[in-house]
Amino acid sequence: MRSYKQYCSVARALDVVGDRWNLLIVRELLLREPLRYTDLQFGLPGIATNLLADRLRELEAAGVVEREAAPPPVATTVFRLTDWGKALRPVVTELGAWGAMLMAGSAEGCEFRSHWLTFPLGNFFRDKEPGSPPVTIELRTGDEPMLMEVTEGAVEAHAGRAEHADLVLAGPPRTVLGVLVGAIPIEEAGAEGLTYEGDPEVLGRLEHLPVSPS
Amino acid sequence: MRSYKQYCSVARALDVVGDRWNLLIVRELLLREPLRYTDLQFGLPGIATNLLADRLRELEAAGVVEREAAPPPVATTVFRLTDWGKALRPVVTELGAWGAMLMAGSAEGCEFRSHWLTFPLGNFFRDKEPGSPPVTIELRTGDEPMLMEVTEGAVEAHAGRAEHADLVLAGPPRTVLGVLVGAIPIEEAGAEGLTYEGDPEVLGRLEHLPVSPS
DNA sequence: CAGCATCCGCTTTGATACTG
DNA sequence: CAGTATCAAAGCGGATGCTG
Repeated sequence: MRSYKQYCSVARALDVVGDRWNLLIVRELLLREPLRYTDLQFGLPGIATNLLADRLRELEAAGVVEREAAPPPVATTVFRLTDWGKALRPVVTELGAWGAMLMAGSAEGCEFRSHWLTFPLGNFFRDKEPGSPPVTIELRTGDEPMLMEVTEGAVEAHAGRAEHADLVLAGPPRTVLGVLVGAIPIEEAGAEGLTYEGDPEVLGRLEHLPVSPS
Repeated sequence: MRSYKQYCSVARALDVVGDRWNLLIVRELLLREPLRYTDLQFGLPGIATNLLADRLRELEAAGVVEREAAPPPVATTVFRLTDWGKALRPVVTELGAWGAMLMAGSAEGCEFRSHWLTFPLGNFFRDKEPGSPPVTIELRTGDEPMLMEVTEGAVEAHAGRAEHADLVLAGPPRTVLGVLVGAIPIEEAGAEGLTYEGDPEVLGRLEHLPVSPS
């Protein structure tokens, strides 16, 4: 990207990460460091391969990303964020919070990856009953199952499958998310493709933090 | 901008504000609402006039910006942020914080506007001695004088000139900023174009919050 | 003058094909 | 797996012209 040539920290930040795709590359690395080139491609559907290569070079030159030759037996290059790159987490988090209300719109024609959920699930949910025993919710939507662990006031999300989940939600991403935030009552969600097993009452444990406008 | 077509709140946010210039337009409106078209042009040196018109239309259509016909005697259109647009403040603030360390680089060939300072001055400084009487610092750099009011633990910055400032700093933006953050001792700053009147001791009142890597 | 619209050359992006 | 190479299309920047 051409520099804005403004002596302003916002403009200078955008000189580095304001280019198309750059903040999404950072999102991927924040979620699942370290990543191989092909993992990045999978998490960034729509990016042209030459662009990904260009961007990684630029971000490396700027000191946001590091390239590392992974030792055998893997024997491949992996990409990580530098410390400065990791400091972009609040930027990506705030952008995600601001864009949260856009998730209510249609997901028609959009790609989806399960691991994108770790950001919103971990940041914008709380456990309403910190004293109660932990609860596990398994989400089956997208390319891999995800787990939400509701424990001691907080919510943690990561990829994985549970031995015994208290609730399993399966269906299209928009419906699963709608049920979690309480926008779609679980009894009515069947019409939008949701199926579930387990105890729907555990959804009462989730508190969804307000989204903008704040 | 083309949509990323990803069902992810970060990607959807960037579909709206990820275009070149968009977040800088938001920066201007966060700093000095409401603004006329020509005021925006002045605060966004380098933008092509057709692009500014395009972007304002797009941001208006997306619900980020509002256009208002100002009543006589002004009789012109002014632009504001909607409530949702104002909710971008944390995004711009975090970007500015992340880019802060880039301000140490050369300002050669860069444009500068005094009001851009209100963001960093207000957000990344604190008053070290909340109990002491208020202190006023006048900054003469860029297109208009700015005032820093150091009061009761906080720092406020805005355009203006003081009746009687405790300290007046004049010089190139990079030098003035360097002196404020403590990177350049005020005695050595003369070599970089700084002149001052008043009591340099008041700089001791300023605490500069740490910048990334955090 | 404020607030654009048009035109034009250049750069960036996207899609696909190909390579060590 | 981790990229290059190629090329068409879209976006951007700069200049200029129009309209109330």
